[in-house]
Amino acid sequence: MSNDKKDHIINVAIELFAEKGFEGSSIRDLAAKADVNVAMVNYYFGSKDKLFEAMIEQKAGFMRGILDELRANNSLTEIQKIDHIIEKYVDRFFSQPLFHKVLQQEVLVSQRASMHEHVIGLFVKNTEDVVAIIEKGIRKKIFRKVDPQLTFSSIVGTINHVMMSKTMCMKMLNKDPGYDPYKDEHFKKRLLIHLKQMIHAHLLINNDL
Amino acid sequence: MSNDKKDHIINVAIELFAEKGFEGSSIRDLAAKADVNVAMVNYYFGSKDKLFEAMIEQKAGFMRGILDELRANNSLTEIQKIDHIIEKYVDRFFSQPLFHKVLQQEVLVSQRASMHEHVIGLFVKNTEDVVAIIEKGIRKKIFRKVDPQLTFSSIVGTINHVMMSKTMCMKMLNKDPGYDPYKDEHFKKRLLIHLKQMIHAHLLINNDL
DNA sequence: TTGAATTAAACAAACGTTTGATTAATTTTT
DNA sequence: AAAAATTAATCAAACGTTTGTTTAATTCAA
Repeated sequence: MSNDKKDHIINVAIELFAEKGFEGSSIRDLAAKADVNVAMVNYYFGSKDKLFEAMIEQKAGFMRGILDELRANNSLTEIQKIDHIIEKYVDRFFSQPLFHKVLQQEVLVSQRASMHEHVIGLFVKNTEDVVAIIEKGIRKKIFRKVDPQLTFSSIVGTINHVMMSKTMCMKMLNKDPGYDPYKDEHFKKRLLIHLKQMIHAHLLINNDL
Repeated sequence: MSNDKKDHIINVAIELFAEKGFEGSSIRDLAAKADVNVAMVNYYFGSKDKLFEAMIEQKAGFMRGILDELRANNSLTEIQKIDHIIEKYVDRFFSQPLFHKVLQQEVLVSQRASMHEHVIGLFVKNTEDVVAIIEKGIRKKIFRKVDPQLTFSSIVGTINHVMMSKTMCMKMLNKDPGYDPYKDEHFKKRLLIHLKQMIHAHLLINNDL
């Protein structure tokens, strides 16, 4: 079974779902855009729902490895770990902006219940790991007594918000049509600097700028 | 024409769209849930799309009045204005959590192009006002030289992220099923305190805690 | 009694999916 | 190595449902 073709269908599906949503995209649209026969989607994946599951399966869970490493790591300070997490999240969102729009949709709507729970489960797991790091920083009196869960919400929420809509992002930054913020290294760096500055100011007791 | 019934349909539609998305909800589902005949939606609103437009029309734009007031106001300091904005945003999201899920979907998906642009337009306008306040604070050397646009993204992004999914929110906070975070005054206060603390630490040069 | 409100029934179009036939590639047998 | 058998990939066409919407008849209220 040709994995190239399966991957191709998944990648085209990400583009389509990101733009029109899962329910808003028909298999016929997808087949046309991917230049395959309508029957091929069901032939390869079984159903539209299962295509979606295969897509999540393949692309999600990207942070697990990184967070597992960090938990085992004793040489990095807590703030270094947080910085590292911020960098990896921004990297990931900028390298897969459309997939993350699809993920956001899935968290937002609870139409396909089991997928919804699955995606949320992944996310909650990540939250627990990051919260643990922040709590350790607080115990060590390196961090202020912040709200660990909501601090992580601010990190992810900021990135999410910026990645929600290219149009919104462009207009917010007063850019011309045609400009793609997600392909702009300067903008990526700008987001990174903002997040680090804000989170440092928020977390660190001795924050020498 | 009975506005009560129109309002009733809109309110039921918000519940339905928030859960299943616009494309994922059928007029028959909506009619059943609202206990009206299928034809009534088209009778009152003309079409499913126009029902959606009426919904946005009625419920969105809630921040305009508040931001207009703040722009004319010379007695409040910039940080007081930012605090006020944070309070109003949190208030609004907690009083209309389902509608804001629908709004987020609309920003995320660009299926109904003109509505999409309209909603984004409202949001960009708000951004400009808040950015102007932050920039003034920077000029006055009360605020640090932060990134005004992304600072606002962090405020809205944090709230958005917490309001995205009740399930996620519950699990993140280790609450039992049945707990509704959006009806919990304590959680609302907790979010408010986190946001103010973080934004103060981020913005203020002399931030005496 | 007139106009608005409500209804069940019907509409064409679009949907996800299945089918059965055909071709291409691979494996097995001779 | 050639022929036969098997499997995989692809296709156009059709399936039964569901979709948003409209119609025409009926009920209700002023």
